Amino acid sequence: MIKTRFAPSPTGYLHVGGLRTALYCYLFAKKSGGKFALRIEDTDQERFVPGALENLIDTLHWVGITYDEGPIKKDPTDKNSEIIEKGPVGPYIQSKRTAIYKEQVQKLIDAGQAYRCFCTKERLDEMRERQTANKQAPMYDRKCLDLPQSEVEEKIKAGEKFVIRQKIPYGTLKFKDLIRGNVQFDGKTIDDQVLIKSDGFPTYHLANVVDDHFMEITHVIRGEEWLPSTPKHIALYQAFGWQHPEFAHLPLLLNADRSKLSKRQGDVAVEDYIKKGYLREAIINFVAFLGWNPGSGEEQEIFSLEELEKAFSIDKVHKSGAIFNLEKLDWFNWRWKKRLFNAELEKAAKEIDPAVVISEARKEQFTYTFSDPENEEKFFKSRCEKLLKICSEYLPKEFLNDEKLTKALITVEEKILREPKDIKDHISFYFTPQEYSKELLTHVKMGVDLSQATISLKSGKEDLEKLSDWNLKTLQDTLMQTVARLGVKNGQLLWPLRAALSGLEFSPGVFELAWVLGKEETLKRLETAVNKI
RNA sequence: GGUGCCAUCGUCUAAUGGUUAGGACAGCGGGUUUUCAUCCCGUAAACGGGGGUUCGAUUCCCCCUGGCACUACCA
Repeated sequence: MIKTRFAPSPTGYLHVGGLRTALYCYLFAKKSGGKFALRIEDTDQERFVPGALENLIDTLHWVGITYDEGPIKKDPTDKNSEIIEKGPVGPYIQSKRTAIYKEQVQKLIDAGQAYRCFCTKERLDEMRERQTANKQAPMYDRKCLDLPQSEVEEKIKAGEKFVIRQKIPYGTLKFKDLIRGNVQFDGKTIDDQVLIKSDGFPTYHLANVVDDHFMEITHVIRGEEWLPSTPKHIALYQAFGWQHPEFAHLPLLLNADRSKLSKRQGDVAVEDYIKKGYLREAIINFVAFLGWNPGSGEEQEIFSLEELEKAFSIDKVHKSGAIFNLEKLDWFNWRWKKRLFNAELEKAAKEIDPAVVISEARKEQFTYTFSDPENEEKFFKSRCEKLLKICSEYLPKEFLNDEKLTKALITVEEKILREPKDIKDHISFYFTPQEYSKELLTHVKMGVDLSQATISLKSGKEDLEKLSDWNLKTLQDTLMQTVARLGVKNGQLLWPLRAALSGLEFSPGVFELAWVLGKEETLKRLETAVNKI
């Protein structure tokens, strides 16, 4: 039975690199029908951050990565829910396991594989300084390795602080990495690692190895920054007489300058991206493709978590680091927004009318044909409601009471999907006419000067006045007839009308504008424009 | 300094002992019954260098170079 684990230290937030590690661990376990555990590595008392664990659990829950074992919230939907532990080999929080580490490390001491070290920080600092000055690798000089037992006992009795160090064996330490193949280190180049700190807490190295062993982890999948310390872990497994798990060291996530992804150069917390409005699907999809892809010429890039579970394979994971490129994230996000919104519309359409005909007019843009105009009306309403739900919090109250709103939202659907919080900028002109200069009504490239604009505005107004059935289709037909009547290019008529109705350089098209504004307001705005010239 | 890892378009990447080295993002150009956007089409853009092995290397091996990580009583 395969079992992986994600073992973050609770630093306050979930790092996007951590998210990817968690994702790969999750996918690897899922793929093989194994188990996935969450373990909290909180052995550094100085770095305790209140609320960090809760945050971590919430974020993992939000993105949809579930685990079989580890700390969970009794009620995942409740922010303040109590944290309980799930699984047979807990506790899964290292600070609750200190007795286990002490017991295990004693075995190492008894076997001569670890020793107490009484060296002070000052001595250590001085030693390293000297070594560096002499162009030597800074390493512990094993001063306390062969301290006589009597002296050790004396020092302990005198209350001297000590740490417990691992005695790294001379000789080759090698292992096979699932991603990098055979890797080996010379034991002589590896420092005698501290296993137990003077505060009695274990270091990462000890806790990690002991826990992975007792939690029966079969595959350790973690970031590449751990590669250099893996031989220490191998040595530890050997010292304990345990079989070590398989290792897979993931390529790093990088800043634009190819250094390890860091806070200084942008947002690294998953919650930062949540706050910015990125979808979980997009974040997962993007992060999954940083350092992995399905290969074999597969060109699909949009994958849901379920699809990833099927497609994932650890031997397709890359060796070299990947730059965390926001532009691509934006693209994934956009794709997912459209996909999800379309899925919602489809569901709504089928609920209203099971016989609805849905056809893809162009990529990810569908037309819904209902047999009954009543159904069409219902669908229209439902569509507006969905849009409203996305952006209502960003709308001024007076807009909500205006009957123009539903139509207005439909005309800026794409903008809402893109950036809901900018919605006000896109529709306020419907409610409050914009101030604009008469030059806006002209367009050199389209051949619209002020006199042409006047003709266009007057003619358009004239024809629209006669129109009684005011809808998108009739508006379009009418104005295209006006174009024909005047013998001008589309833009020569349509540009000034659009500008007059919106008062903006960029806006939805004229037909939609007129449709939303209604006959009275449309004619009024055209009149205003004519008078302006 | 030491140890280790890595190396295909600007970025994410595919494929291959013989290919016009493919896709996506970003860029640029054009089109989409008016503008921005969307969408569509097109375009430019890569095998770090040197040795081998081979009939033939981007692909396999070695060296160099470059980049990165680690080098704490942090993880």
